[in-house]
Amino acid sequence: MSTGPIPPSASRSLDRPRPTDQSDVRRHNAALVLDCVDAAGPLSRARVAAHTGLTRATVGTIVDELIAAGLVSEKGTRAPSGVGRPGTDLALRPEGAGGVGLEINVDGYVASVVDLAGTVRHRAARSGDLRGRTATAVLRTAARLVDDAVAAAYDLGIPVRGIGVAVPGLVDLGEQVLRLAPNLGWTDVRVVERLRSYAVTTWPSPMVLDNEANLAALGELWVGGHGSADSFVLVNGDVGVGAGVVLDGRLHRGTRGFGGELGHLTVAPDGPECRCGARGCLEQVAGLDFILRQAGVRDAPRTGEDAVAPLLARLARGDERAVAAVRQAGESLGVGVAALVNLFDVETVVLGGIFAPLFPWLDEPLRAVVRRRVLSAAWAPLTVRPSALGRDAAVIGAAYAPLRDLLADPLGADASVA
Amino acid sequence: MSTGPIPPSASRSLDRPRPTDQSDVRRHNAALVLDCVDAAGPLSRARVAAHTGLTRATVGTIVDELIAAGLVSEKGTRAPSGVGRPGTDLALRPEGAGGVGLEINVDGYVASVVDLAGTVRHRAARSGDLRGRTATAVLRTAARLVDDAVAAAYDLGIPVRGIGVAVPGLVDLGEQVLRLAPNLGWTDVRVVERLRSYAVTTWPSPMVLDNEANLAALGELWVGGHGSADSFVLVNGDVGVGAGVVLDGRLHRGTRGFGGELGHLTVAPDGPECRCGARGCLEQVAGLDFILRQAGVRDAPRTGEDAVAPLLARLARGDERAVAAVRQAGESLGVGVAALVNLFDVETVVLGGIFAPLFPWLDEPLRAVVRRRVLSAAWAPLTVRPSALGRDAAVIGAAYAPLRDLLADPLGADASVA
DNA sequence: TATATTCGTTCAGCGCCCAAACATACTCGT
DNA sequence: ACGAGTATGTTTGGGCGCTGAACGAATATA
Repeated sequence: MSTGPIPPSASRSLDRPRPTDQSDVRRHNAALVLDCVDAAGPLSRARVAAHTGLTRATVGTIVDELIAAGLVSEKGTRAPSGVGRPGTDLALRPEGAGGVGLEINVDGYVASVVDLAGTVRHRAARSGDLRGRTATAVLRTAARLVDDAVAAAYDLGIPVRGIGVAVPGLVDLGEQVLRLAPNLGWTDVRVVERLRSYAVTTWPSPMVLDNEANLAALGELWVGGHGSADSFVLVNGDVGVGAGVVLDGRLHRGTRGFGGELGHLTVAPDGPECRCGARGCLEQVAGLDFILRQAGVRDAPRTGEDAVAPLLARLARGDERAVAAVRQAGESLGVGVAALVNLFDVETVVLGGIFAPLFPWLDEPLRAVVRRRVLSAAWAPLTVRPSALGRDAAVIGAAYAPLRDLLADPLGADASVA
Repeated sequence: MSTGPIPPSASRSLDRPRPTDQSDVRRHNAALVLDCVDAAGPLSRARVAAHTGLTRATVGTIVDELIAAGLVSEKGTRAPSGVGRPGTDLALRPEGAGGVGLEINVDGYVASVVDLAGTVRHRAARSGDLRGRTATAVLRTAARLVDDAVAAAYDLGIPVRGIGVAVPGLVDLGEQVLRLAPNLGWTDVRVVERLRSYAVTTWPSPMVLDNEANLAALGELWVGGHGSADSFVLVNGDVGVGAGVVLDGRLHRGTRGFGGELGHLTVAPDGPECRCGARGCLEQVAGLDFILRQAGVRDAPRTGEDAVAPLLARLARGDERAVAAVRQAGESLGVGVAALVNLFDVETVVLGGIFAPLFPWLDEPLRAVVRRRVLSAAWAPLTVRPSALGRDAAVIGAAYAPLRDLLADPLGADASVA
């Protein structure tokens, strides 16, 4: 939930050490106040002061500015609940700011508008196999979706603070280039630049580009409602199996943006050969292909969430072969999760992608394996739960990314309209 | 090398968000200046200003205070190397502060004094099997070593800023209690409190207690001289195999202080049964016991670095059985390292403990396995190297821990003598 | 010797937080 | 009904730390 002394910027992290001055103090304390109002529900100024440790005077001036910026609103006098002058409650103003998210995937794209409270206010999707289509064709259509989303936000009266784009591949964060997207067959596509050039309406300035797994993990972190769990691993299942590692509220992308390749952990050395060259990779014995094959499901698309629909039907009616297949996948997954837990000691594992709907059948075998393999299982009970955001985690994370920057620096830019 | 905007305190990390005021600005900038002087060698005030982005005026006042605190010294006028008035060079004063470290292990204890530059200025060790001995007996003797170290620091004119204690077991950082040390047979020992009560001389106030693997990783990070690598994994070999994970200059202890249990990663499902209950754990096929057994070495102690001496002798003369044993361990280790790299995308792996002296024989088979199993191996070359600090990594990390706190807040406490 | 250049210091100015005092609004007791 | 008590929100003076510009100092160049 809360990070270090000064909340690090989500997208642009200048790791070069910078000098600090009073304006940073203001920035930090403004973020602190806003976070307090956001997290601890409606509160009076005095309670915010007590909660943050700031003076009432300081909170007063900061709140004034936050109200002027449209991020916080006074909810009128609270019903007097004791002696003394009752305070005026402050609350986050959800429509005070919003973000637009775009996810480009192999089986279609989605765009959405998310407000400051993390609520999805607009959503538009196009399905269809994108493999083999040129970047130009895809991005042109995607830009139309973003246009619509920006317009929808305008109609809702929500000022858009930025646009996040999630893509299935390796991303150069600094240059904002999609270096490699194997499933799309793209290399070195300047996604942000190209999208902008196809824009019809005027788009707000900050745009961020990131890998979809990363943004999905961030989405879970930011709006997934984990309560206090700021360390978790999001295990995403599809044809491949990936993981987004969040420790102490920080996503770990790895030194070069690789990482999270849970799928190629060795689980069964005598298992089938993997496309990576090794044997017994987790994704060979827990990925979508394996499950469908084992379960005897043949009449299904080979990717995406639609692929599990027929499987779910069989599971629901108790098809033994299907149940056994998923159980076996759950056990394999347990080996991977056990490794994660042994290495990171995370207390929460979130199952996303196709694993989310399969959770009821995966849960028990997975836990059993983890219990057997994790040294500290007795002391540190592991929470395993399905993704709260489901398939939309990445879009939501993308849309919310600019809002995180805003929350970290609420008074940095100009104010906004009502 | 450099972390986020405000360097987080190493030992006590108050994760509750705090308000910030001008004193934090000062703290941060003082740390920035000191870090600049430390890292970028002797520099004039003006160059420090240019390098940090602060004003010359600000740097001037901060440097005055750092000199008053004894942490920085003027090295006289530099040889004029161009037009304009030459600047007076500033340098870190190594004897401006020091830390005392104590490591308690199964096969003895070590105490040392480390100065601000990371140089070991005093070292005293006692060998001997500590298993089964009572905490009281051990801690009483250990306190004597610390007494000596404190006295030695005094004789050297180095003001001691704190004492770090490394123990082989599970530590409660907040309560400073050693919860469980299986190899020593201890439970719930208030190490810091007890040590203090046995002290003869006066010990400086901050004492920190941590797991030896964690402190070894921090030692490598702080004084191991990695250059710019602030993300790495320290793989420590002994009877067990542990890992210290450092990402972006931050050590990850895990939610509850477990974690880094690389030894119980599954490597060979059909392998021997492990004491943890599972089969094929890494430490069963790469740990000290396995290597010695496989190599046919019987006349050796069962733990510590002494245990590898006879093995090293055989390796040096090309004993085939020994070479094969280590090679096999290297391959198993490669599987574990590959998993680490896949999950974290670290670019550096440091081999410590018994793996450090065995590095020349482990390196090649380990790399081969990693190359085969890691997806991104082609793009992201992995650096594997032996620990720079060797067996003393944990003591050095322990001794340096208080100094990290000092570097993060150089003007927090009182000044010191010359 | 005069000028340009760089270094280090000094001095107002400003922004921010804090502490304390003040005005406000409501409850409680008589 | 009315004052005492309590909690909220605002105003004011003070301190601290950074900035920017100006100034003396030390050296190279013309």
